[in-house]
Amino acid sequence: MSQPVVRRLPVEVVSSSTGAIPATIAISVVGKLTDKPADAGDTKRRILDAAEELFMEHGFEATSLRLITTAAGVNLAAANYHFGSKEELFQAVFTRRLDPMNNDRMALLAAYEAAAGGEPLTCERIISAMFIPALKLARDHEQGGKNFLRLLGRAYADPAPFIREFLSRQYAEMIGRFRAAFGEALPRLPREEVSWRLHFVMGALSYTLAGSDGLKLISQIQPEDVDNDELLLKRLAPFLAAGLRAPVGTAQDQQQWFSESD
Amino acid sequence: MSQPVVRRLPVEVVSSSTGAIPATIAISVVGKLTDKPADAGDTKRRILDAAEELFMEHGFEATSLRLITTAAGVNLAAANYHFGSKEELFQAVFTRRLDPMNNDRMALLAAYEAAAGGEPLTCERIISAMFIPALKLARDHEQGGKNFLRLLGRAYADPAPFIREFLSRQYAEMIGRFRAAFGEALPRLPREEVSWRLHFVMGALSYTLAGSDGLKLISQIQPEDVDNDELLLKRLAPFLAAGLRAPVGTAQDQQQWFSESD
DNA sequence: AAAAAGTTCAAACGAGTGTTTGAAACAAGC
DNA sequence: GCTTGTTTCAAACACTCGTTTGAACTTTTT
Repeated sequence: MSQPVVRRLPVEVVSSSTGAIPATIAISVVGKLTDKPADAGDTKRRILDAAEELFMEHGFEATSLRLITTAAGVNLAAANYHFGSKEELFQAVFTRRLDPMNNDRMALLAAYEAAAGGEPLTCERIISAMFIPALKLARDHEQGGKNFLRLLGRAYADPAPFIREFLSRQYAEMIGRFRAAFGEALPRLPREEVSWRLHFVMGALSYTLAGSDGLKLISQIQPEDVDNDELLLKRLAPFLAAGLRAPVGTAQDQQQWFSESD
Repeated sequence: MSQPVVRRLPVEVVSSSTGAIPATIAISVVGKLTDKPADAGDTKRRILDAAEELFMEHGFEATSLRLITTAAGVNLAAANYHFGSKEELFQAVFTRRLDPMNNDRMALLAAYEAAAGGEPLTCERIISAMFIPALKLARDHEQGGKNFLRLLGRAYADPAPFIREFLSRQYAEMIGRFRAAFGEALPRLPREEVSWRLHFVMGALSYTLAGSDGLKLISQIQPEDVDNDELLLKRLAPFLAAGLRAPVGTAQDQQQWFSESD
């Protein structure tokens, strides 16, 4: 490949201690991930960026370390040197963005609760505390953030045990806080039903963020709306809020629903 | 492994043309999939059964043909001989059960519409036309059916292009029929909104059927309920029906929801 | 009974995998 | 300047992967 065109310049000139971010950074921003080395010292970040995109695109098993390191323009061994193993690299991709996002979610929920002064929050308010940090992530890092949300949605459905256990740990605290909030917002709903509906909400959110391209086309959704995460979540939120407030189906209701006879 | 303990008996004795199913079959029913050869002629079915379970458990990429054929008690080359390639085997696992299920769904919807005699159906009726065939599948083949539903839910989120294109083709007709039905059931809802909400319904259904074990535990759901698909869908259906009937969020609503200020 | 078609088998093929290694290149401390 | 400690590099290691092959076996047809 055309990888090591200019491997390493004599950099004595640039060694001025705390330098303003050098030109190499700008180059690495302009060029796509699949391009040249650019060697700005931040090999770890380059690997994480490439891994984020490629794991999203092909999944964990189908993405090789050679593919990642080539796309990042670094040596193959760098991945194991910096992260230890492929699994640890995968987890590092998540913790980099998932931890801040979930902390944002809990902080926003706490701010809403403080502002409400003891009054229970509305479902819409709680849902927005889950969505806004995701939206922020989707917008902040213009490309990387969106990729990460799609990766996250897909990881939810991944059967690999280490992925499931890892996500469970990452989400445990946040889920607990939001279940409590929904429980107070819906005092007449049995606690068990609250757990189920929170599960449905998380599922719909992650599934929607995963962006199943092909199935969207089938649903006759406008192509220009497919990648508009803000619009997407604004359509999903009313749907979920109404579902959360739905009356619990009685035994007779269910009997009626599921009887095949008219 | 303990695979070929007795490879092939001198079978001249048994060559009595159409033999009653030999004892080896009984063994293969008693023993789990991971057991002995049993060679009952139905190599294809044995491979499909093992593939269904293992694809569900480990995903497409992480499941090797050697794992499948060993579990099925057949020779490695049998997979390629009967199905051509690993991808075609994967698709065969789906078509075996997905085609009948989707046909059942459309037939049930048509029966409901005929019984209603021109009147539009309720959302609950349409949802039950989607759910009942899935429930039937979960119950009919006691183990295989449930495995397949979980496999299906996970395949929805798989990034592999050939899986996405395959599922798009499999679902195209059914989705079209149900979108039309929901459009008539919700005449005041804009058509574009109907498409989105159908997308949400499909997502919630497949995600729920995928059964994300670890995350369920986090949600504090009773362990004995986790594998009860009937109970699960009876909780999901009211949630979705209410979401489908939710009023479309106005611009002001959304502004209010997503403003961080109180 | 002979021939044809269908199926199973052990063995191998070439390619790709995650990971390790030891030397080379670099940066920082004294 | 020399010596640490860190990072990069090409090459290799030990495997596993999906697929193919050609001979042996079974079943069906003639």
